[in-house]
Amino acid sequence: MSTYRYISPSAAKINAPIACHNCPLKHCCLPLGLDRVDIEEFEHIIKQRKPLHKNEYLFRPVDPMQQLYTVLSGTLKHCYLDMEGNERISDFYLPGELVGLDAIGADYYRGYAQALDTTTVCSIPLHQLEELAGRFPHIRQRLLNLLSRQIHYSHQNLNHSRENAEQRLTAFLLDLSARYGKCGRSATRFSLPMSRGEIANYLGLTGETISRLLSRYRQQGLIELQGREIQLLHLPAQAAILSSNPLPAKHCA
Amino acid sequence: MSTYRYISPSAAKINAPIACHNCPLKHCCLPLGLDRVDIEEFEHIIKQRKPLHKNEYLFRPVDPMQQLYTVLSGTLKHCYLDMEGNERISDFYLPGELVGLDAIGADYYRGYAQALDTTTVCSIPLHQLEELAGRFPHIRQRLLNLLSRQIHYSHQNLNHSRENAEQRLTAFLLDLSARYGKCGRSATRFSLPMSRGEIANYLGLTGETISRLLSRYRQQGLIELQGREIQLLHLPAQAAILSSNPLPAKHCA
DNA sequence: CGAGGTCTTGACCTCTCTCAAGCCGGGTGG
DNA sequence: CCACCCGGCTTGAGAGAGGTCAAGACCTCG
Repeated sequence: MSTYRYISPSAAKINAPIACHNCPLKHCCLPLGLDRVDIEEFEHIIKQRKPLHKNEYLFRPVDPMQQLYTVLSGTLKHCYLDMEGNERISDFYLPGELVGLDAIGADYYRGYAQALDTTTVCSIPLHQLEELAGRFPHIRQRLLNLLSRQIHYSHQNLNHSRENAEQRLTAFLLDLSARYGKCGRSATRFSLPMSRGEIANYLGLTGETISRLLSRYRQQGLIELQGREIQLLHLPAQAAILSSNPLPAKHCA
Repeated sequence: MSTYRYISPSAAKINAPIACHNCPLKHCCLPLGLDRVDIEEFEHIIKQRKPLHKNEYLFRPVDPMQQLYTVLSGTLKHCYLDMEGNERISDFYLPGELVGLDAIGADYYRGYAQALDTTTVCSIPLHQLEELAGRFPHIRQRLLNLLSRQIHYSHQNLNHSRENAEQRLTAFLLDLSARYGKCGRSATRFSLPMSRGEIANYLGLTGETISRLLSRYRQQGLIELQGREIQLLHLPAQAAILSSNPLPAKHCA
């Protein structure tokens, strides 16, 4: 599945230190922007976990919050349960992305993280990370920046509730595209790791609407689509959708 | 206006250190949970700014990002501009709340913050705060926790796009109520510092819808309303609205 | 090959937006 | 002190985007 599995599961030394400085994801993961000395500190505390199979949980709300995770290969979805017990997907995590940032300082995780396909993660003990952040200014800054970026990212996505279905889906596809590009994969051709229903759940729409929109995009020649394999054929046209059909600006000074 | 102005504007020693340990907001502001020693460190770096008048900007995207701010009295709105130049309100800030967390590590602020009424803030130089976070583990933890909580808060509000208008508005009112309660004011009776249009903008609805819903709530006896003065008469009933009318859970495993 | 889940497509309905008209309240100027 | 004005608020009627329900195609896996 994942063409970018860093260490094949069978060969993985589970729980053995990983050489971040050798990792293909070092330019889009926690160590981004840090120098060799700082990265070596990470290598002392980070451990690789054995691969999760599809649908397995990385953590649930009953698990004590003691680790952050980064995705090494595969994909995770992160969900909360709403008051009726419905799943509400709050995030998808691709390789190089940090999981658990919303639960720092909490006793337990605030939601659950589930593998969408075979997924490997590295675990980062939070206490040790905080301790590193105390001793190494660059690590401290990197951590604060990551958290801050995540807030900004959430703010951007908060816009969802103001966009129509077409804009939400397009923004989603372009976001995925950019993130795949960032971790070294094709930004125009990839396999959607999640179902239509999961995309819909994440975007606050229904699976039917996602289906209809994707069909229309295909008819318009914007994308090619075969099941979950998607190819973005005309990114500029997609980007233009984001600024069309604006909601009125009446109530905006 | 604000019955909780800590230092009256005329008497304020602008740019003089403020005694956090004497501040009425110390239990809901940055120093929450810290001991006297740590709080004293804050007092060395925090400065009070002169009050902003209604509609004045605290910062804009052209301003170098060098400070965080906490609201001492009054209210701010924080906005981004979308691709058409429309205002998109991402947050309202009440007394004791930290502004600027989404721009840590960025060169400039990512949006603008504007006073909704006469508003006083304390400024916190980011570099000095990061330095404190290095030396004092409790301050470091407090800062990380604050950022993490903000991510979680944004995630919760991401639900907006999945809720109907009634649920969004109710959640908004209950959230405001809780936040007013937290900073020592009445949780059931307060003055909305923002217009209907601004509430709508924040929630991804229209001013008309807000108006209609508030009118209906009043007719149902859930609230009392006089202009922007609102009284929540039956919190449990309001809370029940949040779990009614659920969107279907079909696509949720 | 069959079962179960996912995806697609159609028809209908509901919620919220849109557009419009009128109201209210605060501020300004005569 | 009153008349006027302006922005914000309220309320109504109609339209449209997306949800709902349903049927059938497709795909995967045992």
